[in-house]
Amino acid sequence: MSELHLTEALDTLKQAGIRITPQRHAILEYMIQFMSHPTADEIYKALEDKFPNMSVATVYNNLRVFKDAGLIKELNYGDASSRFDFVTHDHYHIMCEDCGKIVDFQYPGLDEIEHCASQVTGFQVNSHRLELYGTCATCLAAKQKVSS
Amino acid sequence: MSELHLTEALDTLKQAGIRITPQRHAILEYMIQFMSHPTADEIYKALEDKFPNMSVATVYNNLRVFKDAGLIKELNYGDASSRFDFVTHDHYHIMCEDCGKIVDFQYPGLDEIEHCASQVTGFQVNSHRLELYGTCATCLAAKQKVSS
DNA sequence: TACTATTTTATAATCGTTATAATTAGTTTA
DNA sequence: TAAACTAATTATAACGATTATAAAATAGTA
Repeated sequence: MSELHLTEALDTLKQAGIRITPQRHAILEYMIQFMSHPTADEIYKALEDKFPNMSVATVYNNLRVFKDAGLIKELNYGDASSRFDFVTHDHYHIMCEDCGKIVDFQYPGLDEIEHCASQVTGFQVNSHRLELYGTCATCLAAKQKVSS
Repeated sequence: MSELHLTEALDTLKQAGIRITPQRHAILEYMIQFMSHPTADEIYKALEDKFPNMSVATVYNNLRVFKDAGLIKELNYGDASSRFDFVTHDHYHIMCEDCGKIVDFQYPGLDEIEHCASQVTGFQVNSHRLELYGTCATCLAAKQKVSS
């Protein structure tokens, strides 16, 4: 099924007249395979073996290309660097403030808030972004252990 | 009423044992008076006349102090630098993707989603962040004018 | 296979933010 | 009120993420 995502993604690029280079292929493959939320640098390091000569700029450039093509989303939390998320279906993120882990979850029906905000502010609303913050089960357990 | 906010803010600092310096006073005053969502640099530039010798580091340091004290929130959108928002009551932000304007709006009752996510993910949820994106009325009008 | 525009690479530059160390200034206590 | 202590400010340099640049390489097409 990740194979399918990859094929679709490559197709999207082709449709848009964007060339498929080995680097682009590898970056997409990586993002789809791990479905994590990597930083540009993490991607860069992960592909170091395969592409010893790849430039960081290539990673950044292509992440932007993918973003413009709607294949990935850019997430920026408070910390230094942006994270990137391969777009599959609509979902939100919850992040552990202790260990930084990001978990996906779904919650349908927030279109209502877009409508509401549109009424109040006069904006034409295009999209929204929702993120939750807390402590994951693992870190919770670890804390309890320490304090007891 | 902004006077009251300032008094309260100064009081919070005093309670927390944080010194009230002229620079801190001025930064708070600025944030409360304009109730905009300035970047650190905007604050720095705005207070240049009053404090010709103030360092950028002072602005950053104090924004962090205020943030730790719960007086302000840090917002980071896709663009380069963080914006800061004086905390009054809970509200969300809607941002115009054309001109960058940020407008506040209220929408109560998103605690439900926190609860839901907690169930699904096993996280202890502390907070959430919601932002909307779109086009403000002014930019909408401008667009319509051009295309007609 | 050859062509051409796009992409990659390597490098340097930029920009926001933070660390450092010396100086200055609030606050506390005598 | 003045000395003393500690925290805050300043000036500067460093840092890290990201982007700009120009030359070299390459994907896609005729």
